[in-house]
Amino acid sequence: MQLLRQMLDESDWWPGLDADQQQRVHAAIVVRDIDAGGIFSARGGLVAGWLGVVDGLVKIPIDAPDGRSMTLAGVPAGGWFGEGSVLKDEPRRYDVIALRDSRIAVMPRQTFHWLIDNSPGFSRFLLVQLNERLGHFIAAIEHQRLLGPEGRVARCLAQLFNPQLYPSTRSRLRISQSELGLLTGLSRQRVNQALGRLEELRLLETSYGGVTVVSVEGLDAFEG
DNA sequence: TCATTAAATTGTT
DNA sequence: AACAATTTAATGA
Repeated sequence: MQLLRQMLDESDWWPGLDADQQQRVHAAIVVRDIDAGGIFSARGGLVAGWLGVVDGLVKIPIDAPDGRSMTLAGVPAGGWFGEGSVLKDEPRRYDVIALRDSRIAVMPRQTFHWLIDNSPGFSRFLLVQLNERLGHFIAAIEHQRLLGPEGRVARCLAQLFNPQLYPSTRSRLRISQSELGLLTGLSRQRVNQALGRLEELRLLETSYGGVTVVSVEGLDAFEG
């Protein structure tokens, strides 16, 4: 996935817009390229709009008072996020960091609200997305302390494959083990071991530069 | 198209 | 954290 147009075509809410709406939205969106490790929008900065990952992979971390860093979410290509900050019309509370060279689409807040007012399908999409995200964070809190390394890797992958949030993610996800480490807060070596164990359980298959999910359900239900 | 080289990623200690 | 092995990407003949 490289082009904005392609990403829009794969977004669930896009086909529901008429030609004029599509043209207007497409023209309003600005695309920015971010180098690996780069910060897209600093915490407290102005919210430019709703953000979509055209290409690459980003994470949304939060710093704890004791200095440790924890990842709230990882967003693969095809995913839209940041609707919470746009809806509340407040400064974004979290940094957005590119895990590898990424291309971010910015839908201006004005356009975002215009879509809510003019497209029932878009509003419906937002409701579903917000609901999915709520479940995501509840699960994250629930599992943070309960799961071991294997479990955290499993959940992380299951989240990246959430078809509701990220519909265009295919069974094979391009993500290196070190990137998974950044998402889960584990060392690359530990991720490597965890992946090996999950592969033994036939929940996924590892390959160079990525993993192929065999059973999303199995990963999501993994406990240990 | 093929061979060579560099870079990225993985597996292991 | 460091190292070697493997895979991919890039380059040029």
